[in-house]
Amino acid sequence: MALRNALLATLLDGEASGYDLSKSFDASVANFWMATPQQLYKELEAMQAEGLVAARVVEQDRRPNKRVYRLTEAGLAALREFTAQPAKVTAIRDELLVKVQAVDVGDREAVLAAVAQRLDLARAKLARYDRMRARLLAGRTEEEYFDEVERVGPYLTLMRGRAFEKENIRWAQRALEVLEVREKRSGGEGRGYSVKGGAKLSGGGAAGGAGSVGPPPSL
Amino acid sequence: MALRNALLATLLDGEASGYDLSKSFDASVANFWMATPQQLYKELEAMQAEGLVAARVVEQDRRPNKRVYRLTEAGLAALREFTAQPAKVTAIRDELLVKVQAVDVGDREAVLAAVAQRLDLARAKLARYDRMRARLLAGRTEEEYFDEVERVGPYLTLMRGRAFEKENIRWAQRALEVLEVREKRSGGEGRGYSVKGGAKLSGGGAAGGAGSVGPPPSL
DNA sequence: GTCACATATACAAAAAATTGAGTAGATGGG
DNA sequence: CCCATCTACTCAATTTTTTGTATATGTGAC
Repeated sequence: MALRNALLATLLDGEASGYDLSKSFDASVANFWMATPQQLYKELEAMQAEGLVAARVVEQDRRPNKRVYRLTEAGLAALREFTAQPAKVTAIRDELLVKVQAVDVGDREAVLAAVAQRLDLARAKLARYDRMRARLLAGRTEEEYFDEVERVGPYLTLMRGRAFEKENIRWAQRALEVLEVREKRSGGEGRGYSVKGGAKLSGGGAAGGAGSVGPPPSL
Repeated sequence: MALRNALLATLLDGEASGYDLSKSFDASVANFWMATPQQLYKELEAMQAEGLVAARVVEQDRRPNKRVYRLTEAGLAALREFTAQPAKVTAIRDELLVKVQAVDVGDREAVLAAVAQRLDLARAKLARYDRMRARLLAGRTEEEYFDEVERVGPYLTLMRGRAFEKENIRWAQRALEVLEVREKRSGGEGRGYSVKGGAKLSGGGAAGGAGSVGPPPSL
């Protein structure tokens, strides 16, 4: 039920079609929630069935018709209810960082390329956020802006996304530096990692147990 | 198969039990992946069946026995293979930011509390990361460290987590400021948001096409 | 001596997300 | 003129994740 809340919050900006929303939730755009079109269409349907959103069909001349959704009072109430609930801790799952963690035994070139790709994406997103910010501020200072507008939420989330991408850029640049130096140092072989040698004291719990045994490693 | 790779990467640090791993993957420790114990036990079992990890049972005196897993050559190969594949874009899903996005129509007190909670958590994590960093560096400069150690991956991911938490702290502090000022300004009622009035001129785009409803100002 | 909390797992149902199609007309560039 | 891309969805299968429950023992506080 988490996507649901993200949808409700997004619809505060005004009505939108599933397609519009799928743009907003696209990985390259979203700064706090991401979802595929399939998820959105399914969820919107369910939300409509529950009365959280209302749909109307907009007939278009040269395009398929579209269904445009807007919040209902019930939807607004559900959103309010959601904001009042304690928040769950955020789950971060960054595949790139898994690769970086394993870079020393993995394909350094490929990881380097993946970091570079992240850097490009972060720059593009930052540029977009900066444009959005300029549009929101419209020449005003932040303080003026906060005094004049009725909603500050969208600006605050935008600033979080902006800071995130800035950090992405800084980190990726530094990581590239470090990994490129590595390249020179250890020309590709003799990494020195072995499956056998990996053993270190795990956890610490393990009081002096008896001998190991256990199932034969089914290699 | 994404959790699998995170597990393989974590086991590079040496063998560990499911419980050890669940600690590492506990919301706070892992700075690039999060998973529940249930996920881990299931996945470890599957990985063992596929020969990516090998388990041995450690018998303990005053505790239940535990199974300790280590990477096999096949697991190491799978990890290498993974690093060579192109990375998928990261999905971010942050419930707190959804709440902040909706703060202007929601329960401001509750959102304020949630942001404060995030601030505390971020501070705790940053402190932990700083300790881990000091332990890794062991008095050396970064450059010395990079020259001497065989694995840089764990340090790089640690630095990303550290930067992330620093940004969390900065952002949360600013958000609290802004929201607290709000509190004074609009004493709790008359927020002025209505379901009907939700449609406003979004951004600039949306030329008057055939009955087009403009896309929402994308997230 | 018992209660809460930690260690160390396991099973299963339910919800959510991903993957991989497929439809069907429109616009734009070479 | 064709092919790629965009609009605007829909369906279905599978995988992953979440949530809830259960087990058994050990440790520390009251």
